[in-house]
Amino acid sequence: MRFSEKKIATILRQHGYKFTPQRRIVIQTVASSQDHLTAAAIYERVHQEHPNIGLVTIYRTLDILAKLGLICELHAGGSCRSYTTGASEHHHHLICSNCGKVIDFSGYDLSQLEQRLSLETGFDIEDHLLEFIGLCQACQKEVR
Amino acid sequence: MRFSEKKIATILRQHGYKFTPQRRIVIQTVASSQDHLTAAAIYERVHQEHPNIGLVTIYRTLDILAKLGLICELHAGGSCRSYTTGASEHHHHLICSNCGKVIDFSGYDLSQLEQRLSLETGFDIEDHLLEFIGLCQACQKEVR
DNA sequence: TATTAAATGATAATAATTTTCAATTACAAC
DNA sequence: GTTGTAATTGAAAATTATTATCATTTAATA
Repeated sequence: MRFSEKKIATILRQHGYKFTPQRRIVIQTVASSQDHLTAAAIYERVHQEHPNIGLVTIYRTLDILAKLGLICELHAGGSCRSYTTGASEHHHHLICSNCGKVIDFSGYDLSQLEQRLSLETGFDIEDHLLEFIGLCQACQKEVR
Repeated sequence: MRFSEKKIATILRQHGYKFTPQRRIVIQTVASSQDHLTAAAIYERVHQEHPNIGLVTIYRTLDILAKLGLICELHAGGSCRSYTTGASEHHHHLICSNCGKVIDFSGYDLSQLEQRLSLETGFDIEDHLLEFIGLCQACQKEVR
């Protein structure tokens, strides 16, 4: 993952947030998986070891981490967000519309387009989202 | 808008869907606005003139139209989809994270990247989503 | 015009997320 | 190290967004 735990703690504090044990655990959980996890999935995992940590705390922590850019938020087709630190360098997604599998890819640069848009519209662009949606190989067979 | 009402009716029928008065009204409503509208917003507008059309019908119609590519679905930050026919040519979005304003832009071609990803991963890519998130000019002032 | 599969509206159900609030806790200042 | 304070927590309830169910109606072919 891109940021050490210590670094994350510092960034949190710099923004007036506390670095609580609960938050540490959420961060570790997200970091320990390669996949994108939904809040519910993270909760499940956390809950096994720490049954007293509530789902709401998960939501709140993910919100903050995403806002600070420490984890990456994905808005796949449905109405459910998921999160990863994975290779938390900036990357993009390829999502299977059937099984929900996510493949990350990077190395595609959008900064020129971003600059153009910024100039044309006066927007202060903070982030972007590039996602391709399709069928993974396994699901291509399954669906026919 | 890109498709005439007649064309849409034909496409619906070709896919085994009926072209009902309710659907016609939903289509007209979406087409009559430049903005991206949520299902709820569309319902509100429809409801004024046609109080007997239910929200569920709106959802169902939007689903079908989006599936057939007749309208464009947007997954902005929150957990809420919105729809537009606007300049229903393929386009991308610039979204204000504060007020939700959406600016469409087009003329950016991703087909080469799409082809590369398709080859590399074996995915059958059906669609993509490119969204920039930031603050519009008005909100930049407001936020500070 | 009759037939039939698809669509509708109402209601209920589910899913995802947010709010509220009293109790607790991290951490900066002393 | 103690302390004060603002931030955080967990539980429960509330909202929001969306989907399923089902009896009734209707569009579109034959």
